[in-house]
Amino acid sequence: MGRSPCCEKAHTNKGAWTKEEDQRLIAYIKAHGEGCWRSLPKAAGLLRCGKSCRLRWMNYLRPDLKRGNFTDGDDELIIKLHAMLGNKWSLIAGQLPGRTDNEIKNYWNTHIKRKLLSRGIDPQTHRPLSSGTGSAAAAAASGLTTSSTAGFPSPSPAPRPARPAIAIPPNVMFARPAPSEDGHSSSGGSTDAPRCPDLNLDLDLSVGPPCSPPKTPPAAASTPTSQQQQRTTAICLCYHLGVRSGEACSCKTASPAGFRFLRPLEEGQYI
DNA sequence: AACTTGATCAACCGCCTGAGA
DNA sequence: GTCTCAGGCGGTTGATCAAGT
Repeated sequence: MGRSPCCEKAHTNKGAWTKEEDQRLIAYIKAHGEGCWRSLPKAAGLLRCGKSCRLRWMNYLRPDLKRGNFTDGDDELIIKLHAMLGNKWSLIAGQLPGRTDNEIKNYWNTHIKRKLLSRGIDPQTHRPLSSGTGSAAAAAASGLTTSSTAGFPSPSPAPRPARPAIAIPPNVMFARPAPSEDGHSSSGGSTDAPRCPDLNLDLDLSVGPPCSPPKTPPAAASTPTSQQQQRTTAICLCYHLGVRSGEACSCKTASPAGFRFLRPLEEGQYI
């Protein structure tokens, strides 16, 4: 049916923001707070799309933003979070105070991808690049990713599904979404089906009860046990899912990474 | 010094979801 | 139940800068 444009494009500026525009935006938000982005540009005297204002504020002007280099610890945290969440940059950014999704996304694409490749790890699957698949490594190194690491079939590409209700059945793993055929993981990776049942991420994530993680032999990597599945289920993301003191979450303490632990939902139970 | 190539990152675009009419 | 709107997200683009030749 088509949609009206978010703003009158004929009368909006595009491209880099000027200092004056920044000052106007900052002054307006300081005075009136965030929100109502659509009407903000006019109210603030900016010839910008509301979306553009929001993006500028969120990604660059917000006072709580942390600028500067990522630490090694940040790197590792991003990698772990990406392994669990896939390209859910906003969720990942939520674990890194002062960082924006855009910044993390860029950092991933420019630094971490290469870092993982240099370690022989596929940045999309977080699994070792098999030595025999030189083409896979080459494709990955060139920015492409492959969909078929050994024993890791990818689902056929599908249009981005509707965002699932946050139901977390006991065996659902918080694993990164499997790559699509073309290797471009998208937000569509957020499926409601259990993902990567055979994926041993070996993330050393702090996981809490009910599991005390047994050291699993490497051979177990592709043959998950129910214990492993239970363990993975224990990773709690409820904080990010907006359930900060929700009934579904019984966790009391946060892990160093900020995770809490989730009681598996009963069948049909939703957060 | 001039040019080319690659890396970085701010910003845009299209799509989706949830709320409200 | 349907439609519209606003906000939000992830993917992609393009301008800019640095390094290399």
